[in-house]
Amino acid sequence: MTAKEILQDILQGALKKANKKLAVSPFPPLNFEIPKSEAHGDYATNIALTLAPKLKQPPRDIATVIVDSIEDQSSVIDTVSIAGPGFINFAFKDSFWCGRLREVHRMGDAFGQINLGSGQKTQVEFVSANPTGPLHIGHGRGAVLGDALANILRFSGYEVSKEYYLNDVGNQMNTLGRSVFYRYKELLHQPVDFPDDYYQGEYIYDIARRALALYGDTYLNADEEVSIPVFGDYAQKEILAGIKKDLADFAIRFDTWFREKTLVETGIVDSTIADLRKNNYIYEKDGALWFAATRFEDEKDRVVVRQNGQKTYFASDIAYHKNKFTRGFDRLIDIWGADHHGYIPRMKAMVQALGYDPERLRILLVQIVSLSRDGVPISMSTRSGQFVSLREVLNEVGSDASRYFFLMRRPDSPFDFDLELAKKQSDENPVYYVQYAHARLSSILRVAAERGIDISRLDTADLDLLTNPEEISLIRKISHFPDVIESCALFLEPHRITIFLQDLVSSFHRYYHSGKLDADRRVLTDDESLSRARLCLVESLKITIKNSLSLLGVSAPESM
RNA sequence: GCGCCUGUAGCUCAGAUGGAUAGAGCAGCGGACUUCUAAUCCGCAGGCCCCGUGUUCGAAUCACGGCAGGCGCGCCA
Repeated sequence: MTAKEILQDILQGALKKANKKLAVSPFPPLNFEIPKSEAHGDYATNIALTLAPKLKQPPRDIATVIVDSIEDQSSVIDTVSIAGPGFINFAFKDSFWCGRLREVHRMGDAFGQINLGSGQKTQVEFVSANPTGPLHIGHGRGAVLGDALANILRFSGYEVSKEYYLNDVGNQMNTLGRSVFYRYKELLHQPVDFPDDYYQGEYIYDIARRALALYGDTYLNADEEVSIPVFGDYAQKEILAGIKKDLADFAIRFDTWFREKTLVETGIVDSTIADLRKNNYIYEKDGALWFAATRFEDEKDRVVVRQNGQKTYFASDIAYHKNKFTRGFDRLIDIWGADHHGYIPRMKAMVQALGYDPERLRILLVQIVSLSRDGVPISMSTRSGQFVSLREVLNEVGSDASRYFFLMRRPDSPFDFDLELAKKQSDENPVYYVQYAHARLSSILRVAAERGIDISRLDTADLDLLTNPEEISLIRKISHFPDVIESCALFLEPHRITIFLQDLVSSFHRYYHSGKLDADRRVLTDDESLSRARLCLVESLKITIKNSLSLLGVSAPESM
């Protein structure tokens, strides 16, 4: 039970009792917020304010009735006050907070876990970049968001699966094969006319060189019908290996790599189309097959099979999402680049046509990352081959810093990533601020052990010795961690963790520094029981930071 | 033209489903370590929350109308 839940229980009881007088039905939901100012207590509720219009009574009067009904049986509340227009502010006793600290310490790696999801099966599909070229920086943002979000949901009690959808069929695979084959011919000094709509990137030459080393000139004069697929398959394999390597170095692992090919080959795409056709959601017009998206919220009907008989990617998407549901996922989260936002209505329509509640599919858009170097914008396009790869960013900036950088921002907000700036500021990157705190905490524990203090069972320390306001304030902040996780999971916004971390860590650095000015305020003092109590706080801080960073996929170093 | 996203300090961005005095980092200026890590801390300065109207006890947050930037609007992916 979190501190907030404990308070919720107490207040629910009070509201039930108070409602005998107030007689409100239905009762509005009870919300707690953490006040900006600590002077306003630990938690506050505006319940009296929301009730006022219904009851046509002054909010402060209603608040009084509620407050009078509060029964604090286990005696954890220090003060309850009615403030401002009618807020009810609560503050727990210091002894309560000290008890929470013991809880935190005992929970360790599990601290922060909640049961919001109660085992609901959720799939997060992200990155899903086409295997036609290396990942670029924009993929990186989606990758980090999806990974962190999946971690958070798992921590919140959902059963989560991370999935990468691989578009390994269709025209682009053919184009890829051609692109590599042409470069291969070029390397063998055959004149080629390399079309503009082939993949232009330098990486195509790299693959062609490796293909040349492997095959020699075997395919130089072979029939293109034979050679193109060979080069296509080879290129795809190479590129996919590169993508996997990039992701691995970015601390991202997928549970499932789902190939579009499996949908096509097992006939699921055809059978899904046939089913929808039976229900008249798909019809024929102008020699093509159309999905009747306008029967839902979309503005146009959408082609699923073209006049030339080729299926569109949307056809596969339908089959793929049906497949996801039949695999038993309660909830699907797709993460896309914002440039695909126009596809959302047809996706929602498709889910409905398949007979599922559209609410079960959430599509999160991550805004485009624009890149610049020394303030000069870099235009990017996979086709033209002009882009900054995720690999380059990883090599220049590093995984921890890049991940944290991405995760500090709301997915909705556009992000201008200046490579030179990111490098230049790498010393001052906020991620080091947080990691440094973790290293500092680790160092204190090391020194304590060196001085012969038993740090193995700090949860048995006499925590009532923690009486400095800064210490209680730190415990309070630590205790908010589960609330932060809850809001991240509810809003699907991992960046809230970085904001929490910044605040928590800043308080710790200040607390630590006060020990430099005043020896009595150091963690390690002459008084061993006091030291052990403070060490319990230190270790709990360390646990909280480590759990946070681990959800973000950022390392928590023992020393720096 | 229509749709989606964004607009908050010089810069990069937070702001808890409408709450109390709008915050942080960077950049700028001035300070702080003999002892647990100075990748740290403290102070100063910096604001028409894009504009307007509305909704109500209360708006950076919600609604409507503008303005500016980004991205979409294919039988491409």
